[in-house]
Amino acid sequence: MNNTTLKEISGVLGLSISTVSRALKNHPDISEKTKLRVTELANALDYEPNANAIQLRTNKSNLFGLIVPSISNFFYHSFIASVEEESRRHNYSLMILQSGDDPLIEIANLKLCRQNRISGLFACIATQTKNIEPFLKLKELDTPVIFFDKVPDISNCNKVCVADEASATSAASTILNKKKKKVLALFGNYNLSITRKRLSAFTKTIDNKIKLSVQHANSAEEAEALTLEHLSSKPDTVFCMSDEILTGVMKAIQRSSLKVPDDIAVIAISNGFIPRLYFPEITYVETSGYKLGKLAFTCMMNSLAGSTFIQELTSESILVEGGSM
Amino acid sequence: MNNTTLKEISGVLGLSISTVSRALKNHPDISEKTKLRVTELANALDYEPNANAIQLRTNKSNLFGLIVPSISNFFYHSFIASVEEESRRHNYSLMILQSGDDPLIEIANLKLCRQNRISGLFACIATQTKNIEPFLKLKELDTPVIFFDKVPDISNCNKVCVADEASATSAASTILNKKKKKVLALFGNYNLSITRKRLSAFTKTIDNKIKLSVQHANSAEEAEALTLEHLSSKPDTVFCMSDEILTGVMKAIQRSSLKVPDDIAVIAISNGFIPRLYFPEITYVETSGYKLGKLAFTCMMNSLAGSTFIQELTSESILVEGGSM
DNA sequence: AAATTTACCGCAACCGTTTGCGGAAATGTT
DNA sequence: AACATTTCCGCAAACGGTTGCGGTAAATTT
Repeated sequence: MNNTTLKEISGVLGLSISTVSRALKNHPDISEKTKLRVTELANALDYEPNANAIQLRTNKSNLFGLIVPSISNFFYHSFIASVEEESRRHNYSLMILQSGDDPLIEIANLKLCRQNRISGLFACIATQTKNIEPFLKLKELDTPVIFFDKVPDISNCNKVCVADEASATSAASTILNKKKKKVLALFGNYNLSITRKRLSAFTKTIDNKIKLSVQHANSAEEAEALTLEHLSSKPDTVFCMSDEILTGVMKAIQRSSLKVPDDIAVIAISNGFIPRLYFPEITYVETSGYKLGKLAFTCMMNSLAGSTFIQELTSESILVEGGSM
Repeated sequence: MNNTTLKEISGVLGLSISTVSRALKNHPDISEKTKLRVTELANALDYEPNANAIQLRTNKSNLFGLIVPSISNFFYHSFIASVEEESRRHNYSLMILQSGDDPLIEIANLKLCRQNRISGLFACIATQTKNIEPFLKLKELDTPVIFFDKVPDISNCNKVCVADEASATSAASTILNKKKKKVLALFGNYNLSITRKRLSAFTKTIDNKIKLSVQHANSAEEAEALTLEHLSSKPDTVFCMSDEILTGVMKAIQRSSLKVPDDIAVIAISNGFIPRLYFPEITYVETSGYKLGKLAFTCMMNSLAGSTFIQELTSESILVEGGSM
């Protein structure tokens, strides 16, 4: 069976297509009687307008694109959930594409976005993406692009990011406030700008006031191994730059049968899911993908409303106290 | 700036629109010389065909819909990642919609799918969804619907599910094999068919051979509370029907300072992420969202290829031994 | 050189909507 | 009763492509 069209409805009712169209949109030109006849038949036939035709005609797609390295990620999936929610509330659909952190797939995804004439794009660029020309092309076509999390270095684009410096600073000062004396700090890959930002803010705040050992881990496993290794020097606190690091650290602590927070304190930067998995819950500085999503969406709506104002937004970072400090 | 159209290209080159269209599609009617002129200009102008126009004309959308209660879920996001991957590989786009487990939003999402004339739908229905008429309407319109995970009770539809019975049976026999004597088994909401299936298979396998206490929890918090409550009766094993339950149980165990597996053994049904967070890692029966996604996609392609064969597929379930038993 | 075939391209209809404009019938005004 | 309004609706073009069919000029065959 085929989808009902205006033509079919008009045929049955002996009306013109335009009259049916107007009736369904409650146009004042159409009499109430006719409107009733039309809407009733439309309902009976389960009429749903063809979005493609509308988009073609109106040149307005009501479709957002979202490109992300991977959906399966603590941070991203809450970001996505958030954007999807808002999109629906505003009558937009969302086309979600994964780049697999591969610049080539990223290009292919952008192509898809352009072919579908998206109204706007949320993009988290792949780690090795150097050429952002394809993204800028969208801007030329008056399609707003909101970069999030991993953003390009150029200045004339909208970006929303978690507050890397602020969150690391907040974690560091919490450690100082709690009168801790010896910190093991685990960071991710040094090549990532997010790592460098958090690291510099963290060390700057600690400022040699207490003992600090900085380590870099590329995975949860590495974090676990490093923690086990450095636990022998008896730190009183472990700081984890990310959720992935945290999971490795917690495994090491459980393996060593250490009690949190009596034997050792733990603090992390996280979106909040992982820290709540443990008892006591881990104290963390929140970098909410959910909130960042809302922020990104607001930024998008502003751009669509015609604001050419370039925004570089960061979500606020707040300390959530668990029982781990 | 506007997107380039065939008309613009044809205007510049002094050709007709149809010639340009054919040239770009490498149609034999067009001379090599003309093809070259056209493709060169198209590249220079960054031409991307308007998907809406194509879909309107060809009545073929190359778009899949996917409706899920929430993206932010261990299981679903790996399922989604998997389906997205396959879709892209087969030149389909994917529109992902969250229902928030709300039947009303579900209806709205289905409407969106229909308006966008999706080529097929992957659907995990909301917990309280009773009326699946709107889903069947899609089938009437010759749009394949593949239900996954939470599937309706009716028979004439394609379903892919994790092997509920098999996984629960596997967990139960593992418990028996390990000579455990007293099991606390935590299940989810009884109204869910997934719960009932797992429960019946589990109890059937345990078969009163050892002591068994069955409890139902609607959330991680409830699971934690229930576990704490029943820990006093000294079970030697806790079985967790799902990841959510598992997180609650583990918190209770950590809170009680019990040692896994010496004081108490733990086994779960899971896709594997959460169990690996703890030390020792939790033994679990794997229900992979990733694999299920591949399965669902295959089923979709079969349906699109014209197969009216109704399939009820289940992904295999394998035991992954951690150190918790 | 005439007839036939081949190569290449354009015309026009169509997909399902929206919308400016014009027109007939009904109603209201003198 | 003649005119001016208002009410209600249809015509047709447009959005950006695809595609069957037909036509002309060149190439080939007789």
